[in-house]
Amino acid sequence: MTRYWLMKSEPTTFGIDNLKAEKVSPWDGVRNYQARNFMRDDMKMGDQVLIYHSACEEIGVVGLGEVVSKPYPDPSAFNRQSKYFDPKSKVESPTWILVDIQFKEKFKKIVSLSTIKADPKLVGIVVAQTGSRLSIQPVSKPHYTHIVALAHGD
DNA sequence: GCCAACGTTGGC
DNA sequence: GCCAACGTTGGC
Repeated sequence: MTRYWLMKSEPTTFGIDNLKAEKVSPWDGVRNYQARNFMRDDMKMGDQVLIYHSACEEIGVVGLGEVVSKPYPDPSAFNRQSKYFDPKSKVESPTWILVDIQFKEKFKKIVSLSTIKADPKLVGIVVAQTGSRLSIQPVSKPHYTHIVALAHGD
């Protein structure tokens, strides 16, 4: 069964344009257990992803991606040079797990957070809840479908 | 830059 | 295991 997700990124660090350029990218640097658990336990190849930009000028859903790998250890946790290096994560018992995300589409017009919050069809979506800092969130199929329709419509 | 919300750490 | 202190996220 295909599931639907929202994954946050900061365009100053790694945004939709970086993903488009790389085509497929390991979603590294996630250092939150709940977000990790979604990648490790719940994501399956073929799952569909809303790519979201935060901490920037235009906040909102900016495009689409797809899960294209099984979960595997986040290599950046073992890399002393990486800002995501975590000395507690051992190669033999990795703490941090990720999946590869493939670029699918960049929206011509973003679906902004304010649009999402104002849309009665999107009531209850996690990203619109105050204090929702989780960088990976499950999205219901109707919400996913509606956001894609908003991006492709008007 | 502010600050509310939230996760993590560490003393006890 | 509690909880205060601290750090981070992220919208505004």
